[in-house]
Amino acid sequence: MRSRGKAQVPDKDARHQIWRTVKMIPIGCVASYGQVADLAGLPGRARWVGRVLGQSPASMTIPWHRVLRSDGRLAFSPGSAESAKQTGLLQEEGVVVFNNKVRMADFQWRPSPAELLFSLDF
DNA sequence: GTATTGACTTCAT
DNA sequence: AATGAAGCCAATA
Repeated sequence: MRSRGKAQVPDKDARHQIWRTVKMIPIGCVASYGQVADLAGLPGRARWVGRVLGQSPASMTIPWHRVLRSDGRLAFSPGSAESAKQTGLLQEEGVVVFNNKVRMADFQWRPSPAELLFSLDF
């Protein structure tokens, strides 16, 4: 028995869920940290999603640049090197970034029911 | 053990 | 539109 019942999902598995979820964001679309957390089965852990992405090794090759804040702003400060890099990656995919933010109404990923089912962990 | 921090979100100014 | 407070949760000091 696990006397420390705090973690319902081991962090190791939770990270895997986050990576898997981010990888299914289509090219040309974006998602918010909170959206990724929810789809990964980790509601309320938007901040943790950002942490996990930041600490993910470069070899992961996950589309981290498609994840932004809920209002469409990039998580990095305007003018920062990371912001510029993320903007470039998004523009390559056809996502329009203006003043460090994206029009969520135009580019936010809306998973189909099939994709929602696929995101479930059986 | 407590305090602080951060690739967050929401609500209220 | 911009800013601040409060809530949030895991990592770090």
